Amino acid sequence: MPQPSAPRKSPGRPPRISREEVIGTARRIVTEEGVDRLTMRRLATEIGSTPMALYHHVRNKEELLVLLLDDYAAQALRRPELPAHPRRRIVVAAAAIHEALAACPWIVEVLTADDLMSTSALWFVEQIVDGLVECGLSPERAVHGYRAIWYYTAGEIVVRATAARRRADDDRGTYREQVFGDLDPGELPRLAQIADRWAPLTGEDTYLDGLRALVDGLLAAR
Amino acid sequence: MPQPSAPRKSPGRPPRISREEVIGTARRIVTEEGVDRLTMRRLATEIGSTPMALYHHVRNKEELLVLLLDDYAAQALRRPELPAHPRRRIVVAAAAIHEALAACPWIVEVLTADDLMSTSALWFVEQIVDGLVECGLSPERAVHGYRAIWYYTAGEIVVRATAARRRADDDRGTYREQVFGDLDPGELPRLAQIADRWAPLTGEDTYLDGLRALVDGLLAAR
DNA sequence: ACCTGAACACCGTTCAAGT
DNA sequence: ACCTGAACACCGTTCAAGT
Repeated sequence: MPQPSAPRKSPGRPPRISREEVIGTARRIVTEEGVDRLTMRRLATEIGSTPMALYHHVRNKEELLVLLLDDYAAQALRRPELPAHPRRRIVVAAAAIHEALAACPWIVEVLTADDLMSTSALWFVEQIVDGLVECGLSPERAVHGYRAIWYYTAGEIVVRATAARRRADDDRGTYREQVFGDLDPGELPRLAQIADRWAPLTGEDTYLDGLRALVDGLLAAR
Repeated sequence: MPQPSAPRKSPGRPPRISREEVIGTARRIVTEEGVDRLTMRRLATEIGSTPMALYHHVRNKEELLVLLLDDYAAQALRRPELPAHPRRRIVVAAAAIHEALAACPWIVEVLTADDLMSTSALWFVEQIVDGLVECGLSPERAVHGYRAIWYYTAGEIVVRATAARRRADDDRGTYREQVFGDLDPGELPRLAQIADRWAPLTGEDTYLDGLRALVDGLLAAR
């Protein structure tokens, strides 16, 4: 899809702005001010042009966001050295994707795309699928296993990001405290029991623990 | 938060519309036409009033959406009979939440709220946490385990829903086929190997398999 | 207390025309 | 081929006034 408009024999007006400039400026707005502030109009004025000029370089806003995701992935997903041990390799590859996404809060709105977030991520997908196969899973089960890992990873990112946004917006924290304060220990004993520790426990980053558990479970012959 | 405006001594003008009517009409629009079509203006004309009248019954659109989620959860989350066996109980409770959410595609935009999607879901959370504790986890690890399950579940819903939306919008399928057709078997052998089976494999519903694997992994002492 | 009208400050996108 | 101006069909929300 990131198909750089092939410069034919240039039988027309020379371009004043390029697709790269559009994406680059969009990236700046998005990293500096958040994805909400990225509008076609804003982008156009920032670039010194008109909204409609943009539509000559991207099909619409949706495509612009996907291009932005590809752009980020290509830059952020540097391939790490992977352990030889397949189970560890799976964990490290998934954690690398997770880390890149977690470092980039604006990505959430676009992220939730599909099983493959970007062609740049394919190498990581390969590592995970290969690790699962090496551990004895059939190719089919390995693909399903990869998807389970992706659900878990994307879910962690999305839930965490929107929770953070809500927290910034208004006092939802107060709401939660209220709910957990009013718990009936007769009906919901476990929750009542750990009600006062819920917030700090929830704040802890346990992505890796859950990932390891999931991978363990996927590899356990059942 | 769903605090029905307590009717005091009614020392003013009698209300023409109620919060219930606002939520009910919003629910109808959202289930019939999708969440995108729910606008404050649309809702107002549907209800035979003006946009600003709504702001007397809900703080803003964000709150309206949260109320809508609560409303749906209260209605859709009927408590099932749970197995006595704790591990099975965890799976059934999580699957019940998942089923309710999956049946309701509009929920995705709101869903990604926090660890507790709604007070109506607390009973299910209790069942999951309790099951994990009964299986030998400490309360702290049980909370973390519940969160891992929630990440996985929310991720499955979000990824699947947006994938479906994209598919409806345009021919992203074509894009994926193109990517998987161009794979270099030297660099990405596993993916090349199952490239032609990727689409059907991805279409299969393996939520329960992944859930069981995750729960197994969480329960395995490590 | 509850509702209305008019306005503010925006959106994404299309269409027809210009160079 | 690339860009512009003007317009279409909308948004959420605030403010001041009415009953």
